[in-house]
Amino acid sequence: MPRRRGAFRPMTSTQRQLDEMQQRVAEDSLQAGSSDRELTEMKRRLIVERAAGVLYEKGYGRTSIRDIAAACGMSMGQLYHYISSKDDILYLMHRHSQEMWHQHLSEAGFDQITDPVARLEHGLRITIRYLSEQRDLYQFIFTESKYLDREHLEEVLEMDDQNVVGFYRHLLSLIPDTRLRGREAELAANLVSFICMFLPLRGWNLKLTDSTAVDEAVDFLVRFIFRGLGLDRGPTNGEA
Amino acid sequence: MPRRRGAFRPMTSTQRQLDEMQQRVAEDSLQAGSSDRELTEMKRRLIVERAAGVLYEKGYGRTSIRDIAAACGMSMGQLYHYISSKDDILYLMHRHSQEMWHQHLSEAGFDQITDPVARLEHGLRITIRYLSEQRDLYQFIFTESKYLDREHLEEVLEMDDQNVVGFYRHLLSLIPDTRLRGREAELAANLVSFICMFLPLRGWNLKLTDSTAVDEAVDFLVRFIFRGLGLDRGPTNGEA
Amino acid sequence: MPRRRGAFRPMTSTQRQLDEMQQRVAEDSLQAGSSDRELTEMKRRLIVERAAGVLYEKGYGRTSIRDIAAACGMSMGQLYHYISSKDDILYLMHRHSQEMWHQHLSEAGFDQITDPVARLEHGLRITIRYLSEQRDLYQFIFTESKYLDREHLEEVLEMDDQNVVGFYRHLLSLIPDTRLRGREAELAANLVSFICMFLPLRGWNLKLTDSTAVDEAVDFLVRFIFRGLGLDRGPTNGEA
Amino acid sequence: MPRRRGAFRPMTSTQRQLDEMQQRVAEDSLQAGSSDRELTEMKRRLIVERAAGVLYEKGYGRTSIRDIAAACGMSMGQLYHYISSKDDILYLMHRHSQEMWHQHLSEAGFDQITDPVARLEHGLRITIRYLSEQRDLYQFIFTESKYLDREHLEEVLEMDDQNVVGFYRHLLSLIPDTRLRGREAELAANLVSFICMFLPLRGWNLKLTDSTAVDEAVDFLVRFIFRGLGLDRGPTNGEA
DNA sequence: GATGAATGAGGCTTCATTCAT
DNA sequence: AATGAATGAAGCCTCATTCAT
Repeated sequence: MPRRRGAFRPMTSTQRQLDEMQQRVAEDSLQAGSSDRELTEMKRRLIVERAAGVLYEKGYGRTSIRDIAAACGMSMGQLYHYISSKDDILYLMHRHSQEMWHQHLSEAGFDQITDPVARLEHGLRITIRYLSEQRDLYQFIFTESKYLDREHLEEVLEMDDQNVVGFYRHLLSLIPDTRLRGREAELAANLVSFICMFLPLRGWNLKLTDSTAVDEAVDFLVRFIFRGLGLDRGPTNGEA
Repeated sequence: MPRRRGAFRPMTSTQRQLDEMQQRVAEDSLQAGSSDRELTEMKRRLIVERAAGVLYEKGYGRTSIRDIAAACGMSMGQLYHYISSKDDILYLMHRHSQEMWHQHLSEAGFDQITDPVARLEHGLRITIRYLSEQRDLYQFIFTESKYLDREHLEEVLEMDDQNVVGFYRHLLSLIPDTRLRGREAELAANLVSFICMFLPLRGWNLKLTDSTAVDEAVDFLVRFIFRGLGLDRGPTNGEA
Repeated sequence: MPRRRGAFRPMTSTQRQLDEMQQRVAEDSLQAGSSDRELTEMKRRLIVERAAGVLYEKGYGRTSIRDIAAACGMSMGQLYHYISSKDDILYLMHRHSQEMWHQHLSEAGFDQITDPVARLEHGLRITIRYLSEQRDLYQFIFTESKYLDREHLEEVLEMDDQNVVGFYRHLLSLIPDTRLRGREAELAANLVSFICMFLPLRGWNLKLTDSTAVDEAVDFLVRFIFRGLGLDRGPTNGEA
Repeated sequence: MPRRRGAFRPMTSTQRQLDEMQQRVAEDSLQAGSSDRELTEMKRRLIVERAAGVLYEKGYGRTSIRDIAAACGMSMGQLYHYISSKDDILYLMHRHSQEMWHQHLSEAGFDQITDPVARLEHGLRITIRYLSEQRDLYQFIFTESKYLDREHLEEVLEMDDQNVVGFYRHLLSLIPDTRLRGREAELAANLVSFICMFLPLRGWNLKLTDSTAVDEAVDFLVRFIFRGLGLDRGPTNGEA
């Protein structure tokens, strides 16, 4: 696999998967049809991961395709094999951000929780902490999305509504105590998803220097949301 | 209410005032020194108001100085008499947005309220409704600020911290019931200022078509914040 | 006399003369014809003196008419009454530089010297020291002249040939020992005038920090020129 | 002879070499790494040569990047692949001018001369004649250098001091007769380098129409310098 | 007369995208 | 297939000069 520019880069999981993929492609190029699509998907993942650094640092508008290609260790030509325009990268990052979140929820054992209130509490806790850790990515996603062209934008908004807001919409619907109905349920789901973005978007204002400070902030936010929703009994065990 | 830069001047019909100003300048050019500064201030206000349209529509990055000059009915040269760079416009809009908010608070009778809890409630209610009405402006301010160059950015962040967060910081400090201290007080002030931006930033997701729907949303948000802060008794009695 | 921008500026001789001039004009405006020309001449002198600072600092190309008008304490309109274009200032500075030099020669007692060799020696000594003191002005003149438009340029070149080179041409012609004839005489006069510019043009390379260092450099140059011309016996008295 | 930057490469017909280079690149793109750098170097040389015409004629300040790109037969975009700013061209021309001079010295057999006095004499003779022939280039270099931004300017001044003044500094140090020490040695080296610029900078004043006239001028200057340095015996005997 | 706001062409520089090699 | 040189429109900003007041 050609990687042109010197510096060693620790292999991300995507990178490893990509290697295996290309290996497979080389060995068995008969199933080219499906492999091509997988390869493309893999390369796109690689692009998103590698492009992230420059994009966070300089912002979407100030980062050139040259910069991105360099950061990806690709030629511009190769880059354009996997994306159709610069905007495409923004779209891919959006998709990536949601995939990452879902993956993280899953890895954190969210799926094993069955009690609705506990699901909400842990969903929030995991999410808020995670978004805070990935502040760069989610801040980027939030502030740059609006520059997508109409086509990409609609896709992204729908994705957002289905996956993100939908997540909370569903969680809340399982908790009868809240008495949120109709428009209020919708407001609540949107508001909760919004508050989860508080740390990425406003975190720089607080000085969350160490892990404890982040923990406290997460606690505060979860308790705030629970109380706001009228679920004061929520995070009952211990910390309310 | 802390306001850092010079005397506030209510200004809804900038154009009219500008005309009067130029009239006055023509008639009485002896006080040229002070008029110059006022004229500049007036023109800047005009620029901010006129530029707003294009900026909201296309975004800061995609709007050229030529577009802005055209929208302001000025030549580029004239525009640069009143601003020193494109970033300057962003800065002026920031300042403008804060002045507008303070003016609106004032016009809505906020200053006459003395009870701390009532002040908080009405401060929130007025602010949230107002930000929702001026969705374009505040969404723009929020998402574009990060593109300011370092110098302007620092000024803006400080302005924000002093005027906006400071507003809530002060309001909350007057309510002993919340038991918010130190880091939690800081978190709370920041979070409340953040939640007030919910409608401008996420409002498109809800369908707030009529005034009633907005009222309901405002109510919901105020109640959510009060409960979140542990002030459940707040909005129910007294003057809501 | 209206001077608009604050800071006090010690009155140059030109300034004083200008005041008297305007006084006279006010008192006796009947002789307007000749006074007008004198006033213009005086104002131009003032412009040249006041503009010098900005011009040296930023260079001709990077200094705007606004800068110059500000430095002169004039409005742009007034400035354009006395000059016809930006280039005109360059021309005026050239003329000024020659007038200053002649005046300095005269003040330094050059006119009283009759012995040809002594005249040459002192002419050089006075000139080189003077040009070194006025390094900014003469460096500016030298490096910017070539940007004059054709009309001004020709005038300047002719002025230079007549006044500057002509000075040395004449001095050398009075010294029979040099045996410089025809083309060599012309070369010598030009070369000597060129070497006099050494300190303004290359002085930054040497570290002429104190007056003694400048003295030594002047001595060195005069002796170099004398020897170069074959006039080794020249600066006989003392310092050769 | 001190030369600070990389190996020197004689280059009269840049275009021809460039063609060969591109040919080679096409044929053998494996050594792309090193070829890239060579190609860049070559293109830069081409730019310097092609830009020279417009630059001499209009001056650096009055020549636009568009003019330069057109003169180079390139698009503006391509031009900016090889230079990083307009100032860069000035810097490249400076470097070019020194390389050309060194090359010319070498081609004229300067390196074979061992006797210090003869080295000085021939160094001067070759240099003065050469600078006279390349009047446009060296006049340009001399008068425009001051417009470089600080970074480039410092580099250029250091280059000048090391290569040009250093050349004479070294030559003079080999001739014990001159008795130049310390500050005088420094003055002398600077002055000699300055006098060598006489023909490019003041030549237009003399009418050096034919080769004989130039020869005479060169002779005159060399003799003047020798006498000035107190080396009267120099050019007369030996190999003049 | 005196002012300085206004013009708008033109300055330098960047960059998404293509396409010859 | 893969490359990256090339394009050239468009970006932000400046400024000599004019002219309405």
